[in-house]
Amino acid sequence: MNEEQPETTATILHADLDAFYASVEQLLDPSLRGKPIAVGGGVVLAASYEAKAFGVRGGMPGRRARELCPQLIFVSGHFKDYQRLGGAAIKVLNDFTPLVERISIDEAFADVAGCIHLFGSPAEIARAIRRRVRAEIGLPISIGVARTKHLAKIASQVAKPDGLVIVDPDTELDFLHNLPVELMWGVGPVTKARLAQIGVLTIGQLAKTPGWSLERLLGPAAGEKLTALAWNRDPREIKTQRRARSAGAQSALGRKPAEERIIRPTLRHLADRVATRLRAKSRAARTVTVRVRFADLHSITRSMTLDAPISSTAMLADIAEELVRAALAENPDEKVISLLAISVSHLEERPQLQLELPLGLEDEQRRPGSKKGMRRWLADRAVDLIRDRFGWQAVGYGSVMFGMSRSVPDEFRELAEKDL
DNA sequence: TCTGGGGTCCTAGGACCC
DNA sequence: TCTGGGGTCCTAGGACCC
Repeated sequence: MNEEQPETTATILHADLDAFYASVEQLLDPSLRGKPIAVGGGVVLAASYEAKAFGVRGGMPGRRARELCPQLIFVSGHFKDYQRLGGAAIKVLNDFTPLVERISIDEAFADVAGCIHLFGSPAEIARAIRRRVRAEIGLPISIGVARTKHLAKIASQVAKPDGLVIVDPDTELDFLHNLPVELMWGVGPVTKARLAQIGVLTIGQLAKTPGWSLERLLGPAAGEKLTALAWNRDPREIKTQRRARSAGAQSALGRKPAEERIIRPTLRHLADRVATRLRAKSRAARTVTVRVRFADLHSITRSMTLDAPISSTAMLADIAEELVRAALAENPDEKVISLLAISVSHLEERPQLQLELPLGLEDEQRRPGSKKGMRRWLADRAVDLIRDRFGWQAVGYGSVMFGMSRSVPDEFRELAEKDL
């Protein structure tokens, strides 16, 4: 036992359920096993490995997917089961250590340094987790084990499907440097292409590229970060819970005229979704950002930062409308829009008292002394209470509830929402 | 036949203050 | 009158991730 031992041991796990939504569907309906399936319809939300073999990918239009794979089976999602089974898998990790950082519905980091004396080496723990998730939940899960989060994440990607990769600290750079740059966290299509311009294709080549060269190519922050990651210097620790820094909602519209009758109800619906989430967590936001995407899929954003935070649906909707109106006025040639989005940031804590009692309403009044703030507060409160008892659909904005073409079910949206 | 939805972080320019 | 510098906040856009 020498002093450096703890620092040179690989104790970070990255666990990632394989083709999660599709695997759940194959679990629930055995007749789907071994077959190419896609969750969704108009758009592919997830594809099984059998479907991926044909080039089917998430986010792909259903029509395109069918072209690539004529025998593709489309299934509508069992979203409640995704929630339940994803949670169950995380719980298995939690049985070994409280140091679990959930990244999304199907993915988490864990640091097992503190529980080796109880459960054995990280490798043994990883094998036990995989066994249990398979036996108790019925799903395949891949795990990477390494000294840092970044390397553990890469290892789990390499392990897929249904595998385990343990990266020995003594040989971690040999492992890392032979891999292509796009496996790195933060290297997407654009960065990959830029790196290719200077002949950098592997992480090893990236590691040996001078800092100034990367900085010029990718900017100071990205340059420094990628160099550090390429040498497996990743300072990030496991964060068991972190709060969201922003929240938003968007709606793809197909092709719609940029007119009031489309924009108003859509923005009200989006504001309703966002503001309701804020109020449910006793939070309020100071910055409102809208995004308008045009027919050619290029988009613009407009934002406004307020002196005081807001959480009222009507207030958020009004501000969003103003921003969108101004954005459209600046682009008079754009007659067709394909998406509207609202997002809020600069989130602040709103004491529970203000949810219970209409105090501090001056914040949300443009003209102090008007009764608008009070009315809005009462209206939000009433809607929130009714939904608490009878569900989201029980009440809403009339013009919005009908005639909205939902390309994606609301339950699917909820799966992606982070805890405020 | 043009591509869903919810997030994080970075950059660059400008306003404003000291 | 012109000159310099640092820090913070806001805005718009973009890359990336699941």
